[in-house]
Order: sequence, then structure tokens, then C-alpha cells
Amino acid sequence: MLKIGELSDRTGLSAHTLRFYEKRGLISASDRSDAGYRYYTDADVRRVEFVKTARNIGFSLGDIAQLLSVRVDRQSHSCHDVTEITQHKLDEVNAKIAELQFMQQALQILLDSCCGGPENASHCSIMEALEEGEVRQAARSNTL
Amino acid sequence: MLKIGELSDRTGLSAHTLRFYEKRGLISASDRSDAGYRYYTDADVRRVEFVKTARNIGFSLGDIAQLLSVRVDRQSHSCHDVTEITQHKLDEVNAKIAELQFMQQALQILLDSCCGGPENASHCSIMEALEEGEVRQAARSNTL
DNA sequence: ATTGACCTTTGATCCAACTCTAAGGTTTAT
DNA sequence: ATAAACCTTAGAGTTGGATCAAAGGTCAAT
Repeated sequence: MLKIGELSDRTGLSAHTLRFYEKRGLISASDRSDAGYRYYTDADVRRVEFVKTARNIGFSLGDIAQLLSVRVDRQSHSCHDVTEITQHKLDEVNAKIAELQFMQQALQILLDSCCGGPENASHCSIMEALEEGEVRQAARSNTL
Repeated sequence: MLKIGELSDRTGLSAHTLRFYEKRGLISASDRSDAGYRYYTDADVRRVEFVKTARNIGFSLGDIAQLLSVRVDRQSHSCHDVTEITQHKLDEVNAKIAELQFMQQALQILLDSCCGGPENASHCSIMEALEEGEVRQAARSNTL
């Protein structure tokens, strides 16, 4: 049985973060000492690693909660359930990429248009473009 | 002279947002009535439009504050100053895109590996991949 | 028995960019 | 003169994912 600091060492997540994940319902300690110390089993370690892997891929903690509910009872869930979560995340990611690519293009156009030199900005084409509002519609929400 | 609601109508930014931008030092009213009502000129409208354009491109409010300080005295700033701000933003955007593309790849690989059908998830390859931690390192910080 | 490292909790803080609330004052048209 | 529509302020709340602080309890080794 591991204490939270040991679990932290083993997983690379801080004890703070582990407690935070517990509050969010993602993980929990299999046992507690009389004094309230959390004690974790190997199964808990695997669960934390699962969370880490999912998080690294970009799943939100909410998504991960869903994936974990599949994980604890795979029989009751279908592959379709799992692909749905995954597809939804992919859609989000694709939307965000598209937004950023618009921004990228707009910024690149601005940069290409300007000399970037030490001369004063009285006739800077970037400033002029911003002034004219002539910059291609780039991003919409900027929040994923 | 426009009141804040009229400026809001004209620019599409809410009165809340306009006041918020004022607090952030981005804009201000040219005049105030005795009762404290903000009154805006055409120059103010142009300034707000400048902010909107820059924001649409993806500049942060902090970036925009810098761009505005160039705007009010172009003589004292160089094209280099402006490209530096722009390049920095582009670097950020590119980094974020790279991160998201890793996520995109990982998610696509997961999706490709799974049937997505109505069968139960006992042998779901997405779940197995998450379990094994075998998913390609995808994203790092996830915060731009 | 005491030090030092560990653990507990609740609740605050951070980031960005809003968004809204409460409680009240002003303007304008009828 | 009164109602509707507008305006003011300070300050709180939102989202996501942590991260930290305060104040204290516990445990292992010396």
C-alpha cells in the first residue's frame, strides 16, 4: 500500500493533483488509515496511469470521467460509446486547429507585408492593416 | 458623441466588454457627462475597431495594449517593434497547432483501431490502448 | 522524546477574457 | 410626472486544471 507521496513519486502527479482528481471523482484511495492517510493499491496506480494517458492525449477531466466509467464495467458499454467520446474530442481538436490555422495565416500575411526594420512605424503595413480592419477574418471564439 | 450603448451597437462589443477593456487600459471615453456617462468620438470608434481587428487575429489583450501604444505614436516605434509582437504571437500559435496536431494524430489512431460498433467494450482497442499507456505522447502543456 | 518528513482538510489563488449582479442614478418621451 | 430605457460602480462569478497556503495531525528514526 502506497501513501499519497509514494503514489505521487510513482506517477509523476503531485499529491495536490491527486487529491484534486479525487475531488473530481477520477480516482480514490482504496483505503484510509485511522488518521485519514490515503493508501493506494496497484490497481489504483493503474487507474492513475490510465488517467495520465488519457490526459496526455488531450481528454478533459470530464471526458476522462466518462472513459473511467466505461473502464470499470466494460461489459455494460459498447465500442460505440468509446468512439463517440473519442470522436467528439477529435472534432473539438480539429475545430481548434482550424481556428489557429486562420490565425496563423493572418499573422503570416502581416509579417510578410512588413519590412520589420528599424525605420519608424509611421507607414508600417501591419499597423495599417490593423487600422483598416483589412485583415482576413481569422478566429472566432478562441475558446475551445 | 456616442453613449456606451450606441458604441456597443456600432462595434458589436457589449457595454460590459467596453467597460472591461477600459479597465484594462485598452480604450477610454473621450468625455464624460456630469452624471458620469461615457461619451465616445469617432476616433474612439476607430480605436475600438482596431482592438476588435487585433483580437480577431488572436492577439491577447496584453498584445493589443502594446500594439495600441505603437498606434498612438508610430514615430517612436519601429517596424521591428511591430513584427516582434506579431512574430511572437505566430510562434505561440504554431506551438499550439503542433500540440493539437499530436493530439489529433493520437485520437485518429485510436479511432482507426476501434470498430465503434454496438458490441460491448470488453475488448475495445481504444480502452486497451489507454490501459497500456501505449498511445503516442501527444500533448504536453495544453495551455498556450 | 524530539526532529523532520510526511500527511490531513478547507478554501484561496491563478490564468484569460469576459459576463453578470446588485443597487442605484439619469434621460427621454409621453 | 412617470415609465422605460439607459447609465453608473464595485465586485463576484465563469471555465479548466491545477497549485498553494494555513493550521494542524502523524509517523519513523534517532
